[in-house]
Amino acid sequence: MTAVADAADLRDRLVPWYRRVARSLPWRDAPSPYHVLLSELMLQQTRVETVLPYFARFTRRWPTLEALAAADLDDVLHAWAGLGYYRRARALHAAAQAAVAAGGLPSDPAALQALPGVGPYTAGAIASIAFGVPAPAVDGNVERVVCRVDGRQDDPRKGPARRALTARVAALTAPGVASEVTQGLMELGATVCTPRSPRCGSCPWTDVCVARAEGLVDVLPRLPARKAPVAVRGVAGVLRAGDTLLLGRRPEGLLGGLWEPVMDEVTDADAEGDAAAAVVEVYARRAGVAVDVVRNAGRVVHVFTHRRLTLDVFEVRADPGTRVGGDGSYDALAFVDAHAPDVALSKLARKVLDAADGARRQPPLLDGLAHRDGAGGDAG
DNA sequence: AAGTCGGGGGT
DNA sequence: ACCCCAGACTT
Repeated sequence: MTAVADAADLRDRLVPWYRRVARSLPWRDAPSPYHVLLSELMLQQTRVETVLPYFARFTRRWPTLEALAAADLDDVLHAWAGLGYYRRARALHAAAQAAVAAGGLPSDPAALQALPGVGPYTAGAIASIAFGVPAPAVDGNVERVVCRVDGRQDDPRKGPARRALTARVAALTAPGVASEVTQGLMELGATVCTPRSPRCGSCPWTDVCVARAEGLVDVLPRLPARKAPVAVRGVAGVLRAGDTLLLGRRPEGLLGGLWEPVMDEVTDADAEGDAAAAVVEVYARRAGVAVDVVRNAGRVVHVFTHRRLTLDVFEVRADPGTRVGGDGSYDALAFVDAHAPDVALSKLARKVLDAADGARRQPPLLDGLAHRDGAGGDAG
């Protein structure tokens, strides 16, 4: 067996390495508690490259914690649209309001974790990065880096292993260099000790790494296999009235607070039978509108973490002046500008609208067929 | 402990 | 295809 490295040794290798190679990132170059809170919420389960344009947009529009706290939640959701995990946007807004009410962001990890959207990792990250408090911050990168350097073969997400991992990181995180240790661990995981094809030749820990010595780099950390997303079918209808478009706002939950063309999940039998009839039913139920199907606009496939949704998309029409209502399963229904909808749209909604636009730009060769055929073979 | 909650990039 | 990302929250 190979000996586990000393914490002080690891720290003394990590901090100078981090200072040398740290990427220039906006929340590093202009650090402030607000910037750290904003970046950390955005970075949850999200890559740095994805966050960059959103971080720039937010800081330009809401330069301070106070400005964000005073913003309308709808505007925050709109600015967040496309980033995913939309509960984070609500949490960010609520956390900003709570922090402003308390006179500013706290530096204590326990107080930070009391804020909405701030869990064990984010509390440690903000405390150490924004305030220099030596609190451990264990994210997916840190979990992988530490499992490898220590040669840990247990599941690092289960209770006892999790606590040991956190204690190990706490021993690494020392006063005076807390920010560099936290960011250095994550930088190491993001740029060198990557899930696949790690660059061990560029690692400051390579000659004290247990996984390296024992040939376990490729199998650590040992995480349980994740379940494949479940296949689900659905139908969507794009209803245009002049230069406007009918959209519904989803309630809290999946894509909560975002707007979309009227759609719903349907049974496999309905999807494979008469999808056009299904979309008529969905409109009657969810929007209270009697529609006719104009054309089949093909299929859209959208993959969520635990669901793979295949939507049959239709262009539909209704009598002018039709009033909307429905069963209340949408928070709101509204006609918006068809060319520049000024509301928060999910990526799924954009795909559906793009499919309808694409189908509309090329008039069907067999115009009457879409009506009789329903979900028939002319998709796509 | 297990399920929910987006979207995208790397391999 | 599959993995997994600067995770939190609910049940």
